Amino acid sequence: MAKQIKIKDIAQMAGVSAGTVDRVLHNRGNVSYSSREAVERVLADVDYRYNIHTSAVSLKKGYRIAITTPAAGKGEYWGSIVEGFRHALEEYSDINIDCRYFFYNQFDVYSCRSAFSGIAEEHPDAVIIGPTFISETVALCSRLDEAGIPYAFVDSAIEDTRPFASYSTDQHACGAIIGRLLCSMTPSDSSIAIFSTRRVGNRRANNSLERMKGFMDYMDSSGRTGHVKEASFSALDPEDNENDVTDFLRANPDVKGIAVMNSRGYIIADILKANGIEDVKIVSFDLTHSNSRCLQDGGIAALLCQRPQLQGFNAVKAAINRLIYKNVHDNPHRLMPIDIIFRENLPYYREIIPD
Amino acid sequence: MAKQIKIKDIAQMAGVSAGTVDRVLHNRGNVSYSSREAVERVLADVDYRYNIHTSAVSLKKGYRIAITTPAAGKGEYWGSIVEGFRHALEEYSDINIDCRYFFYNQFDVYSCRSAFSGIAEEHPDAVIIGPTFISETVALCSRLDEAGIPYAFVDSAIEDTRPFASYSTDQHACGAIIGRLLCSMTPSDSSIAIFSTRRVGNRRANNSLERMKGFMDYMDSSGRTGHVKEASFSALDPEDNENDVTDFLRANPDVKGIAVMNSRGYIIADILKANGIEDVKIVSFDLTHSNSRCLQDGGIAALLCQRPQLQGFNAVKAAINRLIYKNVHDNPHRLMPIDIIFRENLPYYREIIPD
DNA sequence: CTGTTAGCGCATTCAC
DNA sequence: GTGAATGCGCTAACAG
Repeated sequence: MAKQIKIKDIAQMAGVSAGTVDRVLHNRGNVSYSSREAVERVLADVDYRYNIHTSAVSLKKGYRIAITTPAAGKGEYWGSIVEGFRHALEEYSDINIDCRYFFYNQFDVYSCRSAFSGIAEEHPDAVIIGPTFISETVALCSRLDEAGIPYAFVDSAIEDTRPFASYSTDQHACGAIIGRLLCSMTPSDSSIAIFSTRRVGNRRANNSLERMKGFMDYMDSSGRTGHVKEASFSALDPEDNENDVTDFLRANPDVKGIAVMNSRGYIIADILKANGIEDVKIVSFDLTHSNSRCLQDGGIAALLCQRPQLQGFNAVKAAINRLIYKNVHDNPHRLMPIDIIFRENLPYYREIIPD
Repeated sequence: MAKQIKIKDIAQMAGVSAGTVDRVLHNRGNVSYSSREAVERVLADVDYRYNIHTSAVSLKKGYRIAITTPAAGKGEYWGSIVEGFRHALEEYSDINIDCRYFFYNQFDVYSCRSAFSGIAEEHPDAVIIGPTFISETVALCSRLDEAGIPYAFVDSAIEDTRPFASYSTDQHACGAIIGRLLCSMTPSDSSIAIFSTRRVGNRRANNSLERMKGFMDYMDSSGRTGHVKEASFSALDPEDNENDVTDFLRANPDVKGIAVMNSRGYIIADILKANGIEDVKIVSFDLTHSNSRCLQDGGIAALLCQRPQLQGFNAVKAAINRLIYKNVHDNPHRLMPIDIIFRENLPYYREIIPD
C-alpha cells in the first residue's frame, strides 16, 4: 500500500505552495503559466486522487442541483426514479447540496414549459432531466448549454443534446424480450396482440415505437410474423376501455397473448379478470404498485423493468462526481439492465439500491 | 433544510463537553451515569447523524478486514463476487482499510482449513466469508464470535452463526423460476431433466437441494409432476460426460428441457452442440464467461443470476458501515434479486454496480 | 499572481 | 470522569 500522496507533497515537488496546487487542480485561474506547468508535470507523474472527505469537510460553498421529471406518486414509474434521487441525496447528505424539484404534468406541455423556464431562472450548478416533450427538452438543453450548466437524463436521452450522463434502456431489446416471452407462453398457432395507449406525448410514442419494432423483429425471426394484431386503449378513460378490449378479444379469439407496450398492463389485466378471461397472457412494463398486484395474482404473466431507482440514484451520483470531482466520461450514455420479473422473483426486486 | 446538528451542539444542550458526547456516541466508557443520561436525553430528541467525512478525516486508526472465498478467475461466479469487493474498496479508498484475501480451493477441505486458520491469526476488525464447507465455516465463526470479530457472508448464509450481514439468494424461488421457464419453453407433453453434478462439497449440495425442491414444487403446481427425470454429470471429468449425456437423451427422447442446477450449463450445452442436438432447451445458473458464450449462440436458453458483484460490493459496504458507523441491523440477511437473462438482455448485465 | 493562515467537524490525547 | 487542545487534508480568504 503506497502512501497516499497529498497536495502538500505535490506543492513541494513542484516548488510552489499548496494554494497554487489547489488552484490548478480546480482550474480556478490566477496561476502563472510556469507554475501551472510545473504542477501539471508533477501531476502527470504521480497519480494523485484527492481525499473526498477532507475536501468535503472544508468545502464552503454548497452545490445547487435542479431536477425535473413528470410528477408521480410513490408506486409509479417516475415515482421510483424520484426515490432513487432521494436515496442518493441521503447517501451523500454530508456533501452540501441543495436540490430543487420541478415536477410537471406529463400530459400537459404547458406545465412542462413553465417548469423548464423555472429551472433556467434558478441558475443551478447541474440539472437532471426526466424528459417527456422533445422540443421543449431540446430548447431547455440549448439554454443550459449556453449558460454552461451541465445536465443529465434519466429514462431516456434526447437527441441533439450533450448531457454529461444519461441512464436509459435499450427499448428495442425490451420489445424483443416481450416477444420472446409471449411466444414461449402461448401456443405457436395463436396470435399475439400489441396494445398501445392512444394518448399523445410525442416522446413516449418514440419509446413505444422502438419497443414495437423490437417486438416485430423478434416475431419475424421466430416465424410468427403473421400472428400479430394491433389494438389501442385509452390511459385516461378506463370506462371506454372495457368494451374496446372485450370487443377486440371477441373479434379475435385466436389472440392468446397481449403485449402492453407501456406501464398500463394492469388496466388490461383488470378488464380480463372482470370478464372471466383467463387464457390470455399479458406482459407489460415497469414494477408499479398496480402491476405488482397483478403479477401476484396472475393477471399479468411477466413484467419488464428498467431499474428506475438505480437510474435516479446514478444520475445524482454522476452529478456529484461531475461537480465535485470534475469527472468527465467520454461516452456518457449508460443502458440499464432489463429485468424480467415473474411472480417468483417479484419479492426480491423491492429495493434495488444497496443499503 | 434544517442545519445539520453537530457534536458541539449536543454537548452544549446536554451541558457537557464535546469529548463526553463522543465517548457516549462510541460507547467508549469512562462516562458517569449522569452525563450519559443527559447526553442520551438530548440524543433522543434531536436526530443526530455524524458527518461521514469529518469522521473519516480524523480517524487515525485504519481498519483491517479479511476476506475468504473460493479462488476463481475473472469470468467465474466467485470471481464476480471478488470484483464486487474490489469495486467497493476502490469506492471507499479514502477510508483507510487494509484488506487481506484468503482464497481457498473449493474442492479441497484442507486448503479451506488452512485459509481459515490464517484468518484467526490476523486478528482483523471484520471478516467476509464466502462459505463452502459447512463445519469448517461454523468453526471459524465460533472462533470469531469468541474474539468479538464481526463477520458477514456472501453467496449464502450458514446456519448456527451470527453474521452482521449476509447476501444470498432464495434458492427455492430460483428453482421455481427454472421450472417456469422450462415449462413455457417445452411442449406440455414432453419431459424435463434435472442435471446435477456428482461432486461432493457439502454446502453446494444444500443449495442445489433447495433449488430442486423449488423446481419440483413448481412442476407439481403446474401439473407436470410426472414429466421430470433426474441425471447427473461430473464437473471434473468432461470426457466421461459426453457419453453420459448423450446416452441419457437417447434413452429418454421425450426430454426437451434440461435444468442444470449449478453454473455448469455450458458443459451440457457444448455436448449437445457437438452431437447436433438442437431441440433441447437448457437453463442454468450464473453469468460466467462460458455460460455467457452459450447464451449468445443459443446453446443455453436462459440463465439465472444472483448479482454476485453486488453481493461483494454490499458486503464490504456493510463491513464499513459496521466498523465506522456502528450500524447494526436487526435482520442482517438480505436476499438478492434473481435476474433472468436471455440473449436479448445479456449485453446490459455487464456492469451491475453503478459507476 | 502567490504564499500563508484560519477553520471545517470530528477523534484522540493529555492534562486536570 | 471530564474538558480542552491538537491535527487530519483540504478550501477559501487574505495579505502581500
